[in-house]
Amino acid sequence: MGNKSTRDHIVESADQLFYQQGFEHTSFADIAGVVKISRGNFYYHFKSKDEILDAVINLRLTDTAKMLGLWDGMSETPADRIRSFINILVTNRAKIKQHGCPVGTLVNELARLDHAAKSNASKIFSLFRGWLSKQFLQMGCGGESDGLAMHLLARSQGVASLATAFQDEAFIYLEVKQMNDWLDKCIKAHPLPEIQAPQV
Amino acid sequence: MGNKSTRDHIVESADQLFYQQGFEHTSFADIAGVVKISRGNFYYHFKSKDEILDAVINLRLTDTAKMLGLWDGMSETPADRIRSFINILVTNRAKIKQHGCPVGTLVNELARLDHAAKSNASKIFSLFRGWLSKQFLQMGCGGESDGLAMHLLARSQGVASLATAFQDEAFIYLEVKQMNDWLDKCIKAHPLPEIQAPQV
DNA sequence: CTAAAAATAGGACAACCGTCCTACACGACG
DNA sequence: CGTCGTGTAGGACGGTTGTCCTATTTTTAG
Repeated sequence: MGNKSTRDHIVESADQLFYQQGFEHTSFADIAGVVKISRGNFYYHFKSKDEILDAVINLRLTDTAKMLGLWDGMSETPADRIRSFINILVTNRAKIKQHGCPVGTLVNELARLDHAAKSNASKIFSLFRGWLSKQFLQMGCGGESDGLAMHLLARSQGVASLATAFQDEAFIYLEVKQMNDWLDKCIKAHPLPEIQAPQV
Repeated sequence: MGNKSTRDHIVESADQLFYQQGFEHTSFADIAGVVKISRGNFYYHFKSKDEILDAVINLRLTDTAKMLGLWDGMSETPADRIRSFINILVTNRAKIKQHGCPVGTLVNELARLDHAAKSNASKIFSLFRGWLSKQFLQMGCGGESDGLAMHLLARSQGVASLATAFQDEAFIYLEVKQMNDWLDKCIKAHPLPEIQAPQV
């Protein structure tokens, strides 16, 4: 019951290693060392390394969807939900400083290798994009919503990238504050007519 | 005279390949195939792959410094010089869409591999950072200059990252326009007292 | 308890990696 | 002509990679 299957162990360990070391730089021996499994036994669970990658991507997809669902239930206003997104930069600042954004690094690595799973990996980005877009739409941003979602996604990626390059956590705090300020401006620019207080 | 040395050929080819395929994914055989040189002969010019990496980083450092110097001589106002920086996103949009930002991808790959040259590579970022900071300072942004430089650098990185992930050149144009608008606001927020037109 | 099935261990394999070594080509200079 | 230094070619080397195969153990089902 509480026992995770070996397969799940493999996928979770590969997930972490792919994040910390990259997909290509992670070998079967590395994963086997963590899971404490024989190298040969791998091919009982997965036919190839790419199959493990697919499983990892699917895990991240479901985990992400789960997290977004959680945020949906946690906050009342769409703006607060967007703030949940912005704040993962602060929450994961230590790991981001070391290894960058889990999503961005994987997608960009696969794009560079021209790997078959690259489009699959970018679906994780699409998940965030669609979710953010939905929140902006609920805020009343209309046709600009998708653009705003992409904008916020891009800024997050940029912050993660530079925090890694310069080994700078303080920069994350600085930019997160700016993003929150930017969001405040968005709110003021789009007063929600349907939620306005009823006129006496 | 016009003849490039074999060593230069190697460095330039490695530079391109490192950009297109990544450092780790580029083998000696790959470089040898482009330069049309024997694999063994490599070690007459470089003692190790890391030495080639150092040479590539140094090449990029000097090339970048050269470009920044060119921009210094090209534009009259610091704001125009910053616009030169912003516009490389548009100029290189096709390559960025395919392989991402040459600087960011290398720095992040080396950071992830925990490679010895990672700090060396991030000097390229520092070059841009210092140069941008100088421009903002000349614009009268004072103590905020470095923060503004980092902010612009981060946004560029984010745009490049998402343009690659989503294979979207149009997004580059969109964000470049926003960055230029943002710069306009910076100009208005910091009227240069010392360059104001002389009062009759 | 026994037989089938699921899971694991360990190693063989061909290919590739970065590294290194030795032999050869070639022009310069005496 | 011969010698020397520079540059090149080609292959050997030990190690690692992803993949695959075959025994052996462990678990399950009748």
